[in-house]
This record gives sequence, C-alpha cells and structure tokens, in this order.
Amino acid sequence: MLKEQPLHGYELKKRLPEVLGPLSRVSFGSLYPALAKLEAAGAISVAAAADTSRPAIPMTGSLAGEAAAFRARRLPIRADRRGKKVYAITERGHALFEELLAAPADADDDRAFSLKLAFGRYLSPEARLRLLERRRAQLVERLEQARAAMRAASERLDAYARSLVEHDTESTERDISWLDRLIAAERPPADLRPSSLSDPSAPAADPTPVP
Amino acid sequence: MLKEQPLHGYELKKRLPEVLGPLSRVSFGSLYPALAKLEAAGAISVAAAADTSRPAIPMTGSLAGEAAAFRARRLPIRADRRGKKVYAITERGHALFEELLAAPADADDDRAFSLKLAFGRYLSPEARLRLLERRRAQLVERLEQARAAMRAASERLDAYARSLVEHDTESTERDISWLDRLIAAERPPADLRPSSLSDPSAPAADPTPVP
DNA sequence: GTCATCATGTAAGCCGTTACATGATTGC
DNA sequence: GCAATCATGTAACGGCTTACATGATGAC
Repeated sequence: MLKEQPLHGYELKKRLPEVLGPLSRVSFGSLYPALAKLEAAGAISVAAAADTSRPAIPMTGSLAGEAAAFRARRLPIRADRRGKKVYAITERGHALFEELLAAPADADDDRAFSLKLAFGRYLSPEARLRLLERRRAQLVERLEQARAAMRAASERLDAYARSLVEHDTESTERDISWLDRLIAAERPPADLRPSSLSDPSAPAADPTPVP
Repeated sequence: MLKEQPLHGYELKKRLPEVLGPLSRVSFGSLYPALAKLEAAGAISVAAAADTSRPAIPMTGSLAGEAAAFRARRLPIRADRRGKKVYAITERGHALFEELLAAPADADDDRAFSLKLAFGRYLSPEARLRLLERRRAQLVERLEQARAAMRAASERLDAYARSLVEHDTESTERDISWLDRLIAAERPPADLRPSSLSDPSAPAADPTPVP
C-alpha cells in the first residue's frame, strides 16, 4: 500500500480490509512491530512525522512554566514525540517487496498465495504466470494426495467425515479451475500472436486438464 | 479416537490423517503435551504402560553390574520408564468431549467447525443440527459482510484483488449450499413423520435461501 | 552389533493475538 | 474542559512448529 502513497500505521490498518477484502485483519499489536522492523531493515522510512509545530508556548500564561517543566521531566523517558508517523517505501523496500512477492510460497500456506495474488499487478507477467502455475501444481498435488487418502481410508470414514473430505476435494477442484481461468486470462489474446494454429474463436486449451 | 479404542501417542498421530482426511497434521511437539494435559485433567488415563517385563537382568554376564550401576545413576533423573503409554478415555473425558463438541465455535475458526463435524456422529441429532445451523448463520453473515465490503471498495480493487474476493464469495456460497444439503439430510425422512402437509415427492424447502 | 523404526518427551522460537498504557486532536 | 477518536506502542500469553534429546525394539 505504501507503493501508492505514504501512510501512517493507523491509516494502513483502516485501509487494509478495503484493499484485501475482508480477509485481512491485522492487529495493531502486530502491525506496529512490523513497521518498526521494516524501518530497521531500511525498507520504509518516516517521510513526515506529525506536524508538531504547535506554537512553541501557546497563550503563554501563568501555568505555562509549570506545564513545560512537567513535560520536560517525563519526555526523556520516551525519545519519540508520539505523533503520526507517515511512512514511505524506500528503494530497498521496493526491492524487498518484489523479492517477497516472487518467492515461492509454502505449499500449504493458502493465505500467502492469496496475498500475493492480491498484489499481482506489481508482478511481471512472467512472474505472475509462475505464481499461478506454481499454485495450480500445488493444488493438483494436494488433490491427488487427498484422493489417495480417501481411497485408503474411505471405508473407515463415516458419513460426516466423508462429506467433509468430499466437499474439501470439490473445493480444491474448483480452485484449480478458477486458476485455469486466471492463467488463460494471462495469456496474450490470440490476435496479438497470430499463427496458422491459432483460431480466435476456438476456446483456450486447458493447461493440464483436471482429471 | 480414544472413544473407539485405547491408543498410544505415536499411533494416534499415525491414524489422525486417516480419520480426519489430510486436514490434520499434528506434530509430536503439540500432541504429547496435549496428552499430558488431558491426563492431568483426568480426561484420559494410561491404560497400560509398555510391557517392561524384560527378564530382570537378561543374560547376567560380566558387564551387567557395571551397566546396572550406570542405569541406576541416571534413572532417578527421569522417573518414567520410557515405553508405550496406551491411553484410554475416562468418564470425565467423555463428558469433556461432549462439552467441547457442543460448544459454539468461534465465528472465524473454520477448522473448529470441520473438526466438530468430523466427529458429528458423537453428537445428538439436535446438537448436530445446532452445529450445522450455527455454522450456516455464520457463513451467511460472512457473505453479507463480504458483499458490503465489495460494494464499498469494488472500484478501488484491481482485477486480481477482485477475482480473489469474488472467488472467495462463491466458495462461501457453495459452503452454504453444502450445509443446506447436510441440514436437509438431518431432517427425518417424510415417511417417518407423516402429515397432511408433507409431500414426499416435493423438494425440501431451503431453510433460508441464499440470495 | 548396528541401523531403521517405533516411541516419548523438552526447548526454543515464530507469529499472532488481546489487554494494557500512553498521548494527541477535535468537536461540542 | 472533557469525551470520542485518532494514533502509537509494550507486555503477556497462546498455540503451534521445528529441532533436539533420549530410549526401546526388532531385523538382518
């Protein structure tokens, strides 16, 4: 999100659900430490702290001296001046982002894939296709294993467990065909790479048909 | 699983995937502490430790005294005699199981629902129906929120994020109709509660149709 | 006699959460 | 002036994982 504009933590948290659908939900307890880590790593930097330029001593009145003394007494404890910290992404940050986005995901971390796809626009067409096809291969393997496990244990499964496993299998199948559609959409339209073999009206071939 | 027969930890871990489909995967690092906690809570008990009845001092030979001394020196450190620990479920365990299985699940903990349904056979028909309908209501709410979020932010979403959110929405819809089928299957067949209103050939009414 | 497998456990660590603590800004 | 909200952070904890440590059993 910082690739589009500098933002501060609170704002980031507010916008996350809009950008990622309701599948985000990061708590402050993990957001702020994450920002601190990214800043320490040089991936982001504080573009502008809160405009702490309140009039040096506003309405200098009788109590101002006392208040200033009080403030001075406790300020040293926390060096930061508790205001908005607007972060911007750095060059290193862009590089890190690309690296993380292109990195192969854990086979069983579904969220990682979703997150990467959500930012698919920042990937090169090739990297995007790799992401989709890697994911597809993982789902196909998962499906095969699930089917093998079913064959091995289906008689031990009662109706509820079986229904669960079957529903799960169907979901995976649907995920695969969804990926197929995304993959097909990634391929350049036929009229951009004309050849004697391509017929614009023919449906795109399935990369590897689901059995 | 202990409801069906006493088993030891290693065996439990081996069988888990068969019983729950491949959606289980518990590591030893969490399984053994869990068993220890359950035992401490009185939910399970060691039915039979490993048959440690090896001949008291097998083949008493020249080195036996030395070996025994060595063993005696280090045995006090670990009181247990490292063998199979076959656990059986206790009365308290059955009660705890039922309590946990019937407890309302966290709205966003999908795994909890799956786990409960997998052991649905141990629930009373009423509790089972409650489980299914509670889950259905949660999914319906999730769907509504997702759609509201989409309406609010759809123009900000690019093709990838949108496709993701839409696919997610469809999955939820399918989950709901799957639940509807399960719920319908729970209802006693028409010929068991005959009434002037029930027509065996008419399709079951959807509890609350998905819009 | 030694290797693979069975079998149980502990320790360190990661990742994320909730609850808490603090402070700044704004509207009434 | 004071409440709501914006805004940042820390602390404690929970749950799960991997890596490590240990030991028993059986096959060859």
